[in-house]
Amino acid sequence: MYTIKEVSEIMEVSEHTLRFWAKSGFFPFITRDKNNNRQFSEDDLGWVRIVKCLRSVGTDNKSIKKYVDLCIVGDSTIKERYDIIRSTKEKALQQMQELKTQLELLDYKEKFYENLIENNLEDIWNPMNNKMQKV
Amino acid sequence: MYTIKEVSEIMEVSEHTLRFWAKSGFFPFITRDKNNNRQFSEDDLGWVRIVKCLRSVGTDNKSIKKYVDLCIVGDSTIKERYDIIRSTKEKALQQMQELKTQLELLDYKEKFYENLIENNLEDIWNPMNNKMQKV
DNA sequence: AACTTGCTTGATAGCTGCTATCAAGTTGTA
DNA sequence: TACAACTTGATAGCAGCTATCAAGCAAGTT
Repeated sequence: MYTIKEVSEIMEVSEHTLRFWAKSGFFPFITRDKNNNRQFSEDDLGWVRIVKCLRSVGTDNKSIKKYVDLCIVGDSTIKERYDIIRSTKEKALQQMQELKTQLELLDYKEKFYENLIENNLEDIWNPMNNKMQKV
Repeated sequence: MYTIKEVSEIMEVSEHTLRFWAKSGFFPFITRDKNNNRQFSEDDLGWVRIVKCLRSVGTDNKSIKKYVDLCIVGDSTIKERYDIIRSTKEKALQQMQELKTQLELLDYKEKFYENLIENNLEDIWNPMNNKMQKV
C-alpha cells in the first residue's frame, strides 16, 4: 500500500492532481486507512497509470470518467473500451507526427541562430533591418 | 496578404485563438486594411508558425511574449533567443520520449483487449471477478 | 433601395484542468 | 508538551482558450 505522497513520487503526478482525479472518480476502488487517508494498492497504481496516459494524450476528464465507468461495468463493455484505446492510440500517433514537425522548425531555428552567432551576421529578424523573417 | 480565416485554415489555429494571440502581442507587425481587418503577410505567417510551435510544446504565453519581444529588440538578443530555442527543443525531445512511453501502454492495452475479444476470455478488469488489473 | 450572406471587429462571459492556500486532524519523535 | 511531517476537504485563483454577442462593412440579389 502506498500513501498519496509515494504515489505522487512514483508516478510523477502532483498530490493535488491525484486528489483532484480521485474526486473526479478516476480511482473507484481506492481504500482508506483508519485515519481516512487514501491507501493506493498496486491495482490503484494501474488506474493512475492509465489515467495519466489518457490525460497526457489530451483526453478530457469527462471521457476518462466514461472509460473508468465502462471498466467497472465489466465484460459487456470490452469492445467499447477497445475502441477507446484504439482511437486514443491514433491520437497519440498524430501527436507524435505533430511533435516531429515542430522539432523540424526548432532545428531550423537552432541552425539559423548558430549561423548568426558563428558568423556575426546581421539579425534579419530585427525589424529595423527591413528584412523580416523568411521562414 | 491573408485574412484571419485563411490563416486559420492554413495554420490550423482557430480564429478565436489567432485574435487572442494577436491581443497578447504575438504578432507585432501585423497591419490592418481600411476596414480595420487584420492583414497577415507571409512574415506574419512565420510568427504564427513559431508561436504555434512554442505553444504546442507547452511554452506559456508569458514566455512566448518574452521571446517575441527579444526578436523585436534585434541583434543584441540573439544568444538569448538561441538558448530559448535550445531549451524548447530539449523539452520537445522529452515530450517525444514521454509520448513513446504512453504509446507502449496503449499498445499493451490494445493487445489485452484484442486477446479478450478473440478468445472470449473473462474480463479481469471487472471488479466482480476479484482479479483486478495487473498492469 | 432594401435585404441577405459572409466576413470582420472587440468585449465579455464561461469553461477545463489544474494549482495554491487554508484550517483542521493524526502520528511519531524529542 | 511541543514540534514536524504527513494527511484531509473546501475553497479560491489561474492560464489559455472557447463561445457568445452586438456591431460594422462589402458584395451580391431582388
